[in-house]
Amino acid sequence: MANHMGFQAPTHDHKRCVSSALENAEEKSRVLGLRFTKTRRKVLEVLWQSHNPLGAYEILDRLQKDGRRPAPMVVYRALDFLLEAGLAHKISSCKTFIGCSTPDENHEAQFLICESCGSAAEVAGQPLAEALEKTAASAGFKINQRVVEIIGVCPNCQA
Amino acid sequence: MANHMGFQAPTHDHKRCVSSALENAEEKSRVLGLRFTKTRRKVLEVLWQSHNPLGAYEILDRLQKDGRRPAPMVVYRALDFLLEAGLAHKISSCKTFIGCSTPDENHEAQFLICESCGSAAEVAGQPLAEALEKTAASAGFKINQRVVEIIGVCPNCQA
DNA sequence: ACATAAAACGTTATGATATAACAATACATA
DNA sequence: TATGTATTGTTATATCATAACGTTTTATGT
Repeated sequence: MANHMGFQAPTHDHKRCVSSALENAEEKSRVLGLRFTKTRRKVLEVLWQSHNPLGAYEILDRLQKDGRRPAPMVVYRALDFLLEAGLAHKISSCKTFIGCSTPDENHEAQFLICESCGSAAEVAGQPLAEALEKTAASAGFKINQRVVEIIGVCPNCQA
Repeated sequence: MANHMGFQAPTHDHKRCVSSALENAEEKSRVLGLRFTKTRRKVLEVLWQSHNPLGAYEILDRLQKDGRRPAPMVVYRALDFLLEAGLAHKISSCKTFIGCSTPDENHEAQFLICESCGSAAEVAGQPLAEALEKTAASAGFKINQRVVEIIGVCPNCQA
């Protein structure tokens, strides 16, 4: 599988990321009986143009190059679908969206976000999830959803 | 100290939360040579009307009751100051703001947010911070800032 | 006390993000 | 092919946030 956690080397074969992401999406949709329509596919494609999360209006800009600029609703609706289906994630602190790199697992996303190059990487949730669980438990809190967004400098930009 | 981590019992003496928060803010500003002006104080007071985070325009609504409605800039500027001074925090995923319950420590805030009653509580960052540090380190990532917002049901609402 | 510079404020305008509502179309399936 | 449901297209509008600029307040040196 081409998609995986952590930051990609600048030299990685990005086409494989894209094709594998789209194939995964097709497959997941097929299995779950979801409708992976043209618009939804296009939006996911745009999200996968890079490993940088995009704002909804940036997505619109990029769709435009490929025809007439759709209304914002079009993108937000497609995003709703992708989020719901676990094919993309929202990064709240940046008001951006990114393709999910591990859509086959049923996970909550936790992100490392580089201030320098803008790229973002999903990280393994397990150890974090445990720490969160412990913290919550000690406050008597029942967790439904986690937002974990770590901002800093990625390995590529440190070098 | 009246302010502390975790969810408050519905019966707690909230006036003490407010007065202690405002006193802490005065003191911290004095020590650091910051200007805790009238507007900034009012906004912090409004934030402390409850333990529920408020949107910027909700804050405006509440300031209005106490005179003429200020322009949004007024509130956003005061919030900038309060965030900068560590007297308040932003909760990105809800686009809201909340008074900091432990402004004397130099900490990053991590929140439990109740979907049922809307209240939010800061939680001790140390164990979480360690888990985050570990996760980041293993990806070669240098952390500058953390956004941790756990959504679920608080102990009061479970009962 | 007065001049000066920096910080804060008031105000207007505008940018950026997101959703409501409803008519038209495509799709699944009986 | 009829029917209900999901999706799309479109217009309008709500919500969140900042730019820019002139005025006022405040801290500080003289």
